[in-house]
Amino acid sequence: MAGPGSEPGELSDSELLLLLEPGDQALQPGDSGKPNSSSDLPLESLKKVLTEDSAAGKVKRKRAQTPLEKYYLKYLCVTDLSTQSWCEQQMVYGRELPQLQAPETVVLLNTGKSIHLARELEVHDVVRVHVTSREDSWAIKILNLLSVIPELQAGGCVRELPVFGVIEDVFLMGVIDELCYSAMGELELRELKTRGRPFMPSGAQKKRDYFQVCLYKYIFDAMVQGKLKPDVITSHIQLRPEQPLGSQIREHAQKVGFTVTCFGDLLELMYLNLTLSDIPGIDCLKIEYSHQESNTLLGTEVVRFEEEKVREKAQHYLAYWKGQREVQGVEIEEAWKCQSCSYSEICDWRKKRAEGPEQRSGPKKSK
DNA sequence: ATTGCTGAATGG
Repeated sequence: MAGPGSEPGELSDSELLLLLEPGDQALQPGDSGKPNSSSDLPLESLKKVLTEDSAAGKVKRKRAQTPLEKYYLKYLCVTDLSTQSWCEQQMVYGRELPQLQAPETVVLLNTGKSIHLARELEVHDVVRVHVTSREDSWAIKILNLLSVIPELQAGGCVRELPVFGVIEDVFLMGVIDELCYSAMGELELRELKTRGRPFMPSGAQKKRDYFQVCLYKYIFDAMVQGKLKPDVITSHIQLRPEQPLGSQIREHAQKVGFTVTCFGDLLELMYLNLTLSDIPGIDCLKIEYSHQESNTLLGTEVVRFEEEKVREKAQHYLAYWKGQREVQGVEIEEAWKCQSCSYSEICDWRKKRAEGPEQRSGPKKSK
């Protein structure tokens, strides 16, 4: 079928067909209704379209996109980083193909979710507030943060407390499960983890959970130390301080005791309240593991906070997001994790592993 | 960006 004119360095016609095949639904039998326009096209013109497209693509991306850019992310969640410590490759697949998650995992996660919601409702109501801008939705997070300050000062217990901060120039956001003053007067963070089976988790899971709560402390402490200046938020998230807040937001703020008109007002209030209310840093990190079905406590872990190690780990995980290194899957010793992974069948990391190390250490092919 | 971009956490 092919014409003769394939020059060296160009795609041969058979290669071209291979390239076209996967996406070319029109070639499939059964799609018979309309005339098959693409296969009627002369190959030369197809080739032209293809090469022009790829040329345009090359002109467009001068520099490879970082994952942050690729997913249009202005910030990351604390749990993005902690899931990364379980398996970075899985975390990436989870973002790209969330629908591929196994149904039994979804059930497990949803059960955990509803247990957490029930606990949150024990300490406060949840109200719906209409938002009119991106600034409005961030205003809600900040109001939720602001409203817990007096409760904490009164020695109360707060749940689902939002925290924000910057590590390695990346904006992070998270939600602390529970913050309380202990009997000894220490500020204690408690993270509840519910489990499907009635025993304590493996080391790998503990490691992930430890990292999660350490990140919360890192961010929270920086916040009460006044490191979260208003412009840190507006510049990273690209929000306008002069943006007027919607009426429902202003009403809600009034109820919590703050009079505000624009987003910047709220940022100033947040900064002042955090720094002037002399809330201490978190003294103690605890994780409680409980069994979902029987609701029994399986055990409590006290986590040691080592700032330098937390920073190093965060730096490593953030390097992926900033495009400083390629995505990584689990090391061979942790390949058991793949047994419970919804993406093991399609996993590129596993394929690479299966090819064997000698193949990967060969000369690099040009991209 | 052509245009626009996010409840976080949920568990093995």
